[in-house]
Amino acid sequence: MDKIYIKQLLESEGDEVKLTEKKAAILVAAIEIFAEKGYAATSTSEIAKQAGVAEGTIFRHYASKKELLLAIVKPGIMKLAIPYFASQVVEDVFGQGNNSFEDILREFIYNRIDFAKKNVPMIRIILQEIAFHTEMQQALKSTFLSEVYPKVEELIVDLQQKGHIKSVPIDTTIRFIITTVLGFILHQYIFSTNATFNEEVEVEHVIDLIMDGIQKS
Amino acid sequence: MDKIYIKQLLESEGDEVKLTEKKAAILVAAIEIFAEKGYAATSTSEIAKQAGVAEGTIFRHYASKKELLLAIVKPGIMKLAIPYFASQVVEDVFGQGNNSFEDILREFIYNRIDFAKKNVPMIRIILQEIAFHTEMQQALKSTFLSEVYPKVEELIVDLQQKGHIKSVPIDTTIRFIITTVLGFILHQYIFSTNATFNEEVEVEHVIDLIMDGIQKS
DNA sequence: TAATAAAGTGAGTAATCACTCACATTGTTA
DNA sequence: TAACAATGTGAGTGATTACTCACTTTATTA
Repeated sequence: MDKIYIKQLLESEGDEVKLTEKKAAILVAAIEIFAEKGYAATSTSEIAKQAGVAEGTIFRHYASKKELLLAIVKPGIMKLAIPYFASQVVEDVFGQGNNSFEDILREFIYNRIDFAKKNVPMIRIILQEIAFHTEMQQALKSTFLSEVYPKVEELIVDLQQKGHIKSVPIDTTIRFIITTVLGFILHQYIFSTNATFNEEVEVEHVIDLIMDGIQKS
Repeated sequence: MDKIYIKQLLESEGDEVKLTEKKAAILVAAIEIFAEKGYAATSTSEIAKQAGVAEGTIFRHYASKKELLLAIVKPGIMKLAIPYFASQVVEDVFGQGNNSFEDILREFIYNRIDFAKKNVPMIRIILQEIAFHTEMQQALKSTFLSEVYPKVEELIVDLQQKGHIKSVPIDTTIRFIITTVLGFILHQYIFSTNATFNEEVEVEHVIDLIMDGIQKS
């Protein structure tokens, strides 16, 4: 984890973030330790020590330990919730393209796999801490409801009208797809021990199960 | 949450648990506060205060704060991982009965819904803390691998041989079923705000999606 | 009932916590 | 270069932490 990664992670759509060496070091150390031990069990002195910085320097940049957490985690939540965030592929996927849903699903899954691979500690922190911090819950909920849900809803209604997918309630359909993809990704890339597996084959299985279920027809 | 609930929760297969009033009060308070604020952010003095007990009394019964957590959470993990634990329905579900897989799945889902409804704080604690405590991870892993996995594997192999379900790898199939059911239950009963919904209808949708996927055939 | 064990108490303790602040260093602008 | 602002420092602070222990109360057994 280096300074450039941190910059990219914390920047959301255009607004440049200026980082001194020490500030970047604090963020790197905080992400690492928060992910490993959890926010509540991490002391600011430990972060300072690992960052090679005086404890006071942390509070020069962040008013409190919690603000440091939120500075790390809020951009992460946005990029977790919004696939293709600030990417030109958005239109391809959620737009009115003529790709099959299967292709859209495949692209979505690979995109989230890519994100997961590059952001294991960040995802760990979000998973571990979201239960305790309403700010995080609200950030996730509001970005999902404003940026993701409407587009997905549009797509699904469209597919239902065309007769491509079942008329199961939209929320149920979305929850089904998200939990299946999330379950796969968390299991393989976040919780995973080290088990080797054929990524492409496994992704096709996931797609097949979402599209057709387990039943042999 | 009362003393009887606590007793049932902490007893696993036959071994009686003896609880004084104060000890039960400690457990009740600890479950409540751990679920709400998380283990690390909960102080033993707070537990003692809410339980109406001197702080020393906690350490009379539990050698450390962590031992208190594990005393609560270990039986919970077993009962979470093992459906129908210490129940006579086991054979019905995982045995060689002639129920259709759909019926087995339905019974499994309702059983886990029932468990979830009765154990919201316990499930919250497990979800929130399992990332930080290897003892919990190992307890879940070992009970799942020894008590659940073999039976489910047997069932799925059997169904695959009979041609009822696809020959997707067993682990993939199991993960798909568990994440879908878990996603539904966590969303509706653990994270849920208050949204009313028709449970029976929703369960049938979940079963349908697992069996047949989203695609219209 | 007397003796012993178990359960309960709460003041006390050393360690650690997040955070402050007066001061030092470095960077920027006039 | 002089003046000022931004960044960095680390000893210090009061509050809180998990846990201890000498002691009291309650339950059990002889």
